[in-house]
Amino acid sequence: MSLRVYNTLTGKKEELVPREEGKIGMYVCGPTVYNYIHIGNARCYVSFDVIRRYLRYKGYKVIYIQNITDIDDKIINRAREENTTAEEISRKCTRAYLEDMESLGVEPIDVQPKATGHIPEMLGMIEKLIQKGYAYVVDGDVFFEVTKFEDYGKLSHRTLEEMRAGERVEIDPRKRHPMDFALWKKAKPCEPSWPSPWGDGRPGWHIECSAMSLKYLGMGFDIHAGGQDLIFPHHENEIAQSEAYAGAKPFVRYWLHNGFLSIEKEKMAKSLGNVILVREILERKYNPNALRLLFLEHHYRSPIDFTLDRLSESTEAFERLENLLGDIDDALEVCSVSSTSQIETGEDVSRIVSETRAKFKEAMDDDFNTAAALAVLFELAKEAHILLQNFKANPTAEARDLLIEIGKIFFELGKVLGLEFGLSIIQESKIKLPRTQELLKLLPEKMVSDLFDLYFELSQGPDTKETRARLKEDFTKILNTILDVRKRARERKDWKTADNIRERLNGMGIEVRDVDTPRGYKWKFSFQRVIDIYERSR
RNA sequence: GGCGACGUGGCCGAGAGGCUCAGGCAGAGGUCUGCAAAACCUCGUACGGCGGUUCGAUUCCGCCCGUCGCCUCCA
Repeated sequence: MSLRVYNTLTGKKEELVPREEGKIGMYVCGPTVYNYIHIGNARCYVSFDVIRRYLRYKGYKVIYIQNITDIDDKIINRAREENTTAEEISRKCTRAYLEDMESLGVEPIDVQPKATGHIPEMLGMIEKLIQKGYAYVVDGDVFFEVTKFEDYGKLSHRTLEEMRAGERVEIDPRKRHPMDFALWKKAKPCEPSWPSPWGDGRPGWHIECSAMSLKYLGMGFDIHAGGQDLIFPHHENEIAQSEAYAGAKPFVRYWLHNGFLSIEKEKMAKSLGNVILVREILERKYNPNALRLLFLEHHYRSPIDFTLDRLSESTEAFERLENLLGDIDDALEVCSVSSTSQIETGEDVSRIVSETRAKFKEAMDDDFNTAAALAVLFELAKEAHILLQNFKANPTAEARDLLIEIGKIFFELGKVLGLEFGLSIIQESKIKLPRTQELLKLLPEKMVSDLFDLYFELSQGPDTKETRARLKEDFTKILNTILDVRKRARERKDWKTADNIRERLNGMGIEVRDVDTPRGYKWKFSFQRVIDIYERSR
């Protein structure tokens, strides 16, 4: 089955044929590091992260590059506002950006070039463009002359005439054509600058991506991606300068652009004050997987209208998938299979697994239809729960193997989507085991102290002080202790105490399920509840 | 003004000329359970309007209405 992708350049879905068989070079426009990244950025980075993961899953050797724009007006302005240097701002923001990417489960980028590290390459390109007559120098600035490049407009599907129709910006009179764009900007006083043959200055925005993508991937590389807003002028200009420079085409084989994200039906903009940062989402205790799921429930080219309610819905949906894996684990631990049943590679195993995989691929091969791919997972989840019930009633080796296989394929396909399911023994030591520790760090202080209060109210033993010190280090232990108290209460049918404990834990965002497992009572930290509590306390 | 996208059941959202059905969230009833939770079962006669093509269109074409994006920095 061949992979088809929508190419902005042609406006059609096309079969993806790499420049070099089995290898894909991919360049995604990265952030200008002047602030924390917002969820619109995140949508873009997550979308292309999944595309990269899927390409690798398909067996392609992918080189994934994402630049960091660390010199720009916005950075300079920010530095001025904060009375610091542009370097300082970009360093801080770059670090924050990398942290956010990791939180979102975006795999590390293979090459992460910075604009300021590639000034010589850019100067080289600009010089050649001047030599070839595509660019001209005016008073320390260098402009690209769009009328010299006959394909100008081919990406955004507009002619120069059409573009002029919508002019609403004052035109620099030194430009030969209003659409000419800066390759090099003359330095203003007190701005970071680099020496050049045309005087001190700094690069224009578009040239960095051309210089860096050509350096690391070379002319005619496979995929160049970014937000839809970059189609014009950024990517259009990249094509112009790169193809003019190289005297060849195409610069890029496939152009991919993700749809925009709005907030409550409004464009996310600083002027509207509705920018939501990735950090804010994480600080508000939402599960990063839920945000990822929210993105993936939409096709990457479609717009998304973001609201916190939708994020909560995605949280529920994610937990639905995660519950299955936890339930499988528990069942595998609890139910012992009679040793007489033999292990068979039953037809069912291969059928369910291979059908799921095939449907998933079919969806993803169609321009990365993650929404349809997710439906495959949800369908499997339903089927698996039914099998699970049967297994509990009649634990055969065959059923066990099937459940293990289903668990594995969940991890396999979940990984392609970058979804990280919590705890499971199915993959043994390969996956991070309890996510619990991580989650605990996110618990608001007050909740933790509430938990302690509850604990101390329940336990009046003489060793309280000592216990306190010890337990503070291990939230899980306390919780298990509380759950143990509850368990004993339930055993003597003291429903009042049992229910009281459960309700109070619920009030802290801890959901308790009366399912016996070898590890004790089952409990789950519920993001949703925490959010509710958090909202109420504000 | 120019270019373009979109309009699917309470909400979100895939999708295809007719085939039984996307999927998720929410809601109702039921099964299980001390009660919950989780899970499962059942429940919605959806495709903006008007024409056209067709044996048949929500899916193709045209027009209209509506929403949004780009044309300026923006993922």
